[in-house]
Amino acid sequence: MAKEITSKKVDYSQWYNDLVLKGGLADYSSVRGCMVIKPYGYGIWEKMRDALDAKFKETGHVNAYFPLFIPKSFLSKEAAHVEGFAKECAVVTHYRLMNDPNGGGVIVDPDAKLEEELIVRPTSETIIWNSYKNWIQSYRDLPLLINQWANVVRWEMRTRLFLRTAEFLWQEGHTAHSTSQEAIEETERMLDVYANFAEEFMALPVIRGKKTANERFAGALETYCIEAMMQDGQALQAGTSHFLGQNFAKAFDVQFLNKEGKLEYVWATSWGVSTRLIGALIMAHSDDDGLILPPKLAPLQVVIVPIFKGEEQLNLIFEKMKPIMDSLKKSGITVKFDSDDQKRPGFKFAEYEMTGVPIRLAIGSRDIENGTIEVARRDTKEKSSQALETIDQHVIELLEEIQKNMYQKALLFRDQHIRNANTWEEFLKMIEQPGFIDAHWDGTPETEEKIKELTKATIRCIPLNNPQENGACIYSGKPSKERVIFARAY
RNA sequence: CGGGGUGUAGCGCAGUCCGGUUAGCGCACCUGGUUUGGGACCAGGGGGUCCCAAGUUCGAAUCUUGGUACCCCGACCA
Repeated sequence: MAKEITSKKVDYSQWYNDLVLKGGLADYSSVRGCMVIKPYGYGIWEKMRDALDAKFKETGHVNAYFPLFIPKSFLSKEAAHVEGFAKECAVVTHYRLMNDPNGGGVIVDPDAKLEEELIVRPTSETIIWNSYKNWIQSYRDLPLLINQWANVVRWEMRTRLFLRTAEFLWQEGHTAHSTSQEAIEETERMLDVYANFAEEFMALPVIRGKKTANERFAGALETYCIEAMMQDGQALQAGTSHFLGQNFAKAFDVQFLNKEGKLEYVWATSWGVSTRLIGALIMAHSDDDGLILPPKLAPLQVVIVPIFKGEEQLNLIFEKMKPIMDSLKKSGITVKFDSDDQKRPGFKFAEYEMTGVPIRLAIGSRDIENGTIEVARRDTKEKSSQALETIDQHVIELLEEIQKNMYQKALLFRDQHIRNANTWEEFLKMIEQPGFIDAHWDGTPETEEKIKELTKATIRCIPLNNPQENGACIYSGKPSKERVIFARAY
């Protein structure tokens, strides 16, 4: 009818776009590469943000906010960093507009040119470390554990809703430590926070690992990541945590006096996840009928569709449901009673399936007589009739069941799509199939580059706690002592 | 940055090749009524600088030239 979704088998990217647009998550804006996050999509982000923020606070972090603008000179203080980001930045050159003397609206006032251009932050390491210099004098000032919720801008060539937009929302943690060991522990701790969040809340199994040198964050000594598999078998980097060593401390001259009274450069980490996670959520779970949202992140968890003739019946149903709704709300569940009499039940069913509401309850006069209610779960599309009396308890249990089931389903899918390749021929064949490949690699950037060039596959990560085994590099045949994860990625 | 596509009502499109009444269709919207257990129906109604500019012409959504915006696919990146 009005909202047809392209089947994911027919055109996976179109399917994804349809879900985002027709599921009411986001819209295109009139600015290239920038999207409008609509209330429903923002609702998911709010849930993600709240859950993550709680985890950050539990691990001792506090929030702060730094400027959107970064003086251009800051960006050139760390060589690798500027190399990685300079090409894709928006630059502010003027600070005032004026009326066009030729009557063409407003134009940039040529007299309002900035002495030094400002860069719209693509990430905030530089502006933050510039402040840290003033905040850190002694080992007693450390560790400094700060997070910021912000928007950043990266002027990407090619954009995709949620997955890659010119402006996006994220959080970035920036911590300073007195020892290398402590900073590495922090990097690993935050990777764990991300991985647990993905698995518990997003119902998304992830592989924890380290990036190869090629794939490392610009300016980092080590980049840890979580990698998830989408339903087309492609990889999506869902979060990163970087050990920055003393690079930024040296670039911004941030030193502290240790217990022995000696000056030392501080050790740094940074870590972030973005609204890209919403893209991951969509692509990992949804189907051709629309979104499938995990209960823990669904803005609306339960919807009640009354089936009625006339206001009298509607009121009767509402009176029946009122105590149940109150009970659910008391348990922290978001529930909506859809009393719209302009839309028929069938329309509403389709609509709530499109938007991925985990549980739909339908109740009409037939149910009232029998003391029952129809329960439909979005993840499996199963429907059943349940006793009205105990429905609140049933719903609570079912939400948990859906959350678990979604994770299990995604886990099964992923594990079925990770294969070992032992020869180059095998590798070439497998890379054309959806999924990840576990294979030996000789550890050199040259081989990695060559494989990427030939197959478009990149090394997603070297898994943590990776089993050690002797083998030969899939491409060069040189000796290798562990397998790494290869895949095509978003 | 290369290749392709599209700009016509809130959304999706037709009309453009071959210029000619008042620019049309579906959905959505508004009013009234009947409906409501899987995407309702009837009747009436509102809504348009046809992306912009210049040109050709008696006459341009339609032809010419230039511009511009966004989307999709690739390379690059979260």
